[in-house]
Amino acid sequence: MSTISDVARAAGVSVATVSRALRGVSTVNPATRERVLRAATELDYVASPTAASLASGRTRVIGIVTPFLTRWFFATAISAIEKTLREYGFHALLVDLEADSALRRRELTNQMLSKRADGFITINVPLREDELALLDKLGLPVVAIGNPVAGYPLIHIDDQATVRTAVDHLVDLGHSHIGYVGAVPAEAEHRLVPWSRLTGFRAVMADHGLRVHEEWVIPCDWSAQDAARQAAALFLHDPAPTAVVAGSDEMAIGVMAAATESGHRVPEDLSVIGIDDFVLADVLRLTTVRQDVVAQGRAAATTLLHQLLSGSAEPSPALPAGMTSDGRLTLDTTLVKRRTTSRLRGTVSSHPPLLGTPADRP
Amino acid sequence: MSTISDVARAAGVSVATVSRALRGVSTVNPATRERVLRAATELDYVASPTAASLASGRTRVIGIVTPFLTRWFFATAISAIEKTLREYGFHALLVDLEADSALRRRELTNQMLSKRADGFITINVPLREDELALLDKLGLPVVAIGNPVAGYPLIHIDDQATVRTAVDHLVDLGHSHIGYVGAVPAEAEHRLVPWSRLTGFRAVMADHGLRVHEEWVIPCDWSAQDAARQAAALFLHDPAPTAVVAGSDEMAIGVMAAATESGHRVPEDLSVIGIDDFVLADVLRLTTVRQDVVAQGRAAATTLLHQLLSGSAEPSPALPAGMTSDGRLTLDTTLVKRRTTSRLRGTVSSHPPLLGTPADRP
DNA sequence: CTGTTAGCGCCTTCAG
DNA sequence: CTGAAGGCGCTAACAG
Repeated sequence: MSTISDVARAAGVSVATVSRALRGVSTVNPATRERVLRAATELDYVASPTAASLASGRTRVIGIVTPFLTRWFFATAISAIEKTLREYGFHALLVDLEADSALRRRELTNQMLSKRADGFITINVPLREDELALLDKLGLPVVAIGNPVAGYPLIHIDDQATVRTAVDHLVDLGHSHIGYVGAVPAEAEHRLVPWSRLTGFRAVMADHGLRVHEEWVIPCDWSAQDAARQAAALFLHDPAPTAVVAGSDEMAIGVMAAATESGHRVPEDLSVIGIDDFVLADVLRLTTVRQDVVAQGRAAATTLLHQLLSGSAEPSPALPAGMTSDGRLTLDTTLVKRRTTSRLRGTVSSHPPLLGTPADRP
Repeated sequence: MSTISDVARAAGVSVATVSRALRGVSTVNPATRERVLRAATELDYVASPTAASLASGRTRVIGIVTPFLTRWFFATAISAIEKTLREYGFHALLVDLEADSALRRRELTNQMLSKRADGFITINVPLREDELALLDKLGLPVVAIGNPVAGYPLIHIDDQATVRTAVDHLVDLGHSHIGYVGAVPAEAEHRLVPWSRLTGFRAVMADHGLRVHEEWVIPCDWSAQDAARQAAALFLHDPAPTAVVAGSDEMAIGVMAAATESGHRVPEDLSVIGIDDFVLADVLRLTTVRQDVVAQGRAAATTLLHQLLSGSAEPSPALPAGMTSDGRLTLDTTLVKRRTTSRLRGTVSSHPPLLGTPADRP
């Protein structure tokens, strides 16, 4: 592994010049720059990031703080962030909070954040007071996705409007007995996304003059499995809902499973609509309200990079279009009609439903 | 941000002693160690990883080389690796190869690997000669998951045996017209996992004295969407298969979608079995051959850490149980019977099939 | 435009 | 068991 002085010697210049030439900062004579570049490639030289960091005080690393690594929303956002960061020569450091189904998670510590990154992106993580204080004390730029972090830019969708789109669609189809899966307890109010989808559901139902049957509001940890388990309760009541909004596509799949399990057809007996348009929604023919998670990840990364790089010699990305002056970017969501919703008591559709066959009863 | 000398001053010792006390290496007087620890916590001191790396030559970072960040297998493995690394105070650096559906990917460069990590874990990535040479030149430990990397330890499942389990199950149910989804072209032989599942399928069929209809062997980029698209061809032939093995659960879902789309019921008209037991398999009632990806990720991480830490003062993990002396660990896979497979021409099952309702035809 | 020279904060011999 | 001191490889003034 060659060092900067090897290159300097080979090119017949000083290490400072090598450093400047390789980073493209300040002005270096084109001829000498050329010589340096040639020497560097010949020696297969790569500057030590660790030494560069120590000397410059910048790591070119961004910490991604996330409760989950595998769930669709989080994995998709992380992937988009990582790709964007790399376009600017930055790297992603995973700070995995290891949440177990959104109830408990590891806490943010000075240990895990200190001196490791130039900034942080949080993905849907509500911070406690002391964690927020820690972040503030670090004095580094932060951008939040989904759940807001007080005092920092936020990239998100309008959860209430998203739920409204879902409910409106069901109402348009003639439904009035509408359930909701993905409820969280009142003390989880700090988990803003689940909370505002739930309260949004209630508000929209009220706007339509529709009654919310509390037995149709189903708590769930937001996994498909738990949704399948919990949604079974939906069919124990009389009247049962004719349609349900799920807080996420994964839960919507769980609801479809529960419906089938208890002998109900989707959408003939029960319309189901999700939120996300996750990777399998198309194949599973799930009607959903689409959000663009890749755009959210990209916007978060460019926002952070803008703060970090603007004013420096390097090219810095522009702030994402549509961001307000106080650093808020709310992305639109759109209804995607597929086959899990249908007109109330509608005739059997000409398309076969993908999920949900009634139990064969004697 | 306090430095090591702040702590040294506060504790009334030298920086060397602070360094030793905090890392727990060599012998430090319990009393002075106590004083150092106290001073460190009071000052909220965290050693600069970048300075420590520069001085020690070790980064405590492991690069995870992966073609995908969001697909189930990869995300699950990454999550498991990351958790294991952190138990030993190591961090994960994502090296995303950004494959576009397994056809093309970014190449490994000296730039992205050099001086950034103490070792690498590759997840299902076949290396070209020059990339392998680069890795060798780096002289760092490497562990491969899935696709082997010549000369390094390998954690994997027996793909041929796994496919055999799937085919055996279908044969047990009376099927002989069996298709396969997930074929790759002969020139993709280096992509060992898809390739050996495909050749395994052929071999096992031959063992059963069963003919493989080439029209039932469906190529696919291993995404659910493409599987749905390609598998439609399955139903254009006469005879059509009565059962199909999919190379992964995601593709199995695609096959189910295609079946439904063309008016076939699963499992009444077509049995479908996948490989993986991915997160939604249970809820979707998919019969599959399960592999434990978390165990694979964990095994890869402990293998690497063992190499890195054994011989040092730090505690090092044992090599995973079952690893051969030449560094090969083959994990078992198991059949998980659910509802997408059934006896050929069997009576309608008492359980409702979850996916797959026949087209309502006039 | 280029070279010289301090550090960046820590680890690691080497003495004591 | 502890302290002193020399780097690790690079960046960033500061001269020239």
